[in-house]
Amino acid sequence: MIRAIKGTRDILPPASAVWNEVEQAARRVFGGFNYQEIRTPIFEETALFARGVGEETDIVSKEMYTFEDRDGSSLTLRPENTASVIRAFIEHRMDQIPGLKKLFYIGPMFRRERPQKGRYRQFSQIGAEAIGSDFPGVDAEVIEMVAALLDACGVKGSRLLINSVGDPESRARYVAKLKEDLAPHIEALSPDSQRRVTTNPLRVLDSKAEQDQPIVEKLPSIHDFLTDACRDHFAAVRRYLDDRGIAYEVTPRLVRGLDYYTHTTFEFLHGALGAQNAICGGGRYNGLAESLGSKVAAPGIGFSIGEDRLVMAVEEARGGTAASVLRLFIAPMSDEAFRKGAVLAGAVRAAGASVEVGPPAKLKRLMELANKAGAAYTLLIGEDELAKGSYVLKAMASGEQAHVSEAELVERLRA
RNA sequence: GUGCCUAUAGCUCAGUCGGUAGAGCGCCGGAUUGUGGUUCCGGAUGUCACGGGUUCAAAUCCCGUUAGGCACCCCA
Repeated sequence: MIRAIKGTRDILPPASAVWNEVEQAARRVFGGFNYQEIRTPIFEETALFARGVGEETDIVSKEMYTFEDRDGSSLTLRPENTASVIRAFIEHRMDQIPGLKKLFYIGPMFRRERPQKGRYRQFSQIGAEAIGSDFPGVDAEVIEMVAALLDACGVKGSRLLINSVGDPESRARYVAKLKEDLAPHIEALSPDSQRRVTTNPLRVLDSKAEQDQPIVEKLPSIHDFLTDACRDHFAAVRRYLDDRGIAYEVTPRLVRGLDYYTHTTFEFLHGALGAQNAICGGGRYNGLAESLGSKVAAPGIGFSIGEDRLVMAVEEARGGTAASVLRLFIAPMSDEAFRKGAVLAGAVRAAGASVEVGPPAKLKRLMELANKAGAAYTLLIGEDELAKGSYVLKAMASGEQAHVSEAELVERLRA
């Protein structure tokens, strides 16, 4: 038997309805913030991600689906979408369009990791990018938009973590200091953290290893290394969040895995997602466009929501799946009745209701089908009904029946 | 890449000391010739993941493989 590839999965009904609701909510909420959709290809030149995300990141160094095209060029299934959006921004000279460019996307991403709860090799992200401003008010609005979407989806109890990782110079000084402070304790660190000291010292900060905690606690905060400008930016973001009544936790140890982040970084956490509890991650990336070859500065900020995880949180919040949406099942007792039923179905659908027309069959069988389909109403069409042009409409929950004409039928089922 | 757990009907699972396959739900038919759900009666399901070993005998014990899950790493 051929099965879905490891780390991929089929989204079947009724779960697929939840995905649609989440995506519709995103389009509605983002539209309210004046964001417009961008659709970029799901594969790109490998160099885009290597340069954009960072050669040394785990994503690029070991998680990408990279393959050689027939002409020998190296292509990669996108592991994230920010680099692609910035590429499109540069390619189409969107800097020439007046104002702040506010773009959102919904689509699949690919990373070759070991699957676990909330993590898949093909997963979907809902994200947005605001490009063309380094005004901290944009940072706050972007974060507000995520909070608004979670709210629209009925997801309660998420936590917002924010931090500033400063500009590249501040961060370089901080990383150097971390290496210096960690060097004497290298033997006492966990094996993972020993490796991090050389690969990515910032990662030591959020180590889960018990033995690392005494050492981590004594490390300086990145906030001590921020320039005045960085500090001002971060203070402004917090002030603008306060204005909006958005609760947050300043977390100096919050570091993000992608190289391009500057200044603001943030994360939304949610319980009941398993160990992978981050439902959204984001941050500012003022230098990304230039590192991808833009001749003009294009400071931006964005986020991506793990749609798989958001759907999990929504399902958890509801505690169940949605009920059937079928309004009417038409039960024809003959071929002639079936032909009439199909015509009636068209009229009811035009009024906005969902209709299923059963095959010609015995009434008992049709009633069983109507019940299994979860129909709110069933319309009986037999010899008598055809002769009179008056049909039996039965409300399935109460069992009540009434004789209705075509016009009455349409009116009673109008959505 | 590393560790732990799991694999029996469409689904959720039971299967004792090794003795040759079970339940609930679902599905199909009937009780009911134009009335579903509830109830009652009847029925169909299976390479016990795959391969090997031990044994008179393996779903059960042992080894290997594959697949899945969870956790680490990392991240959404």
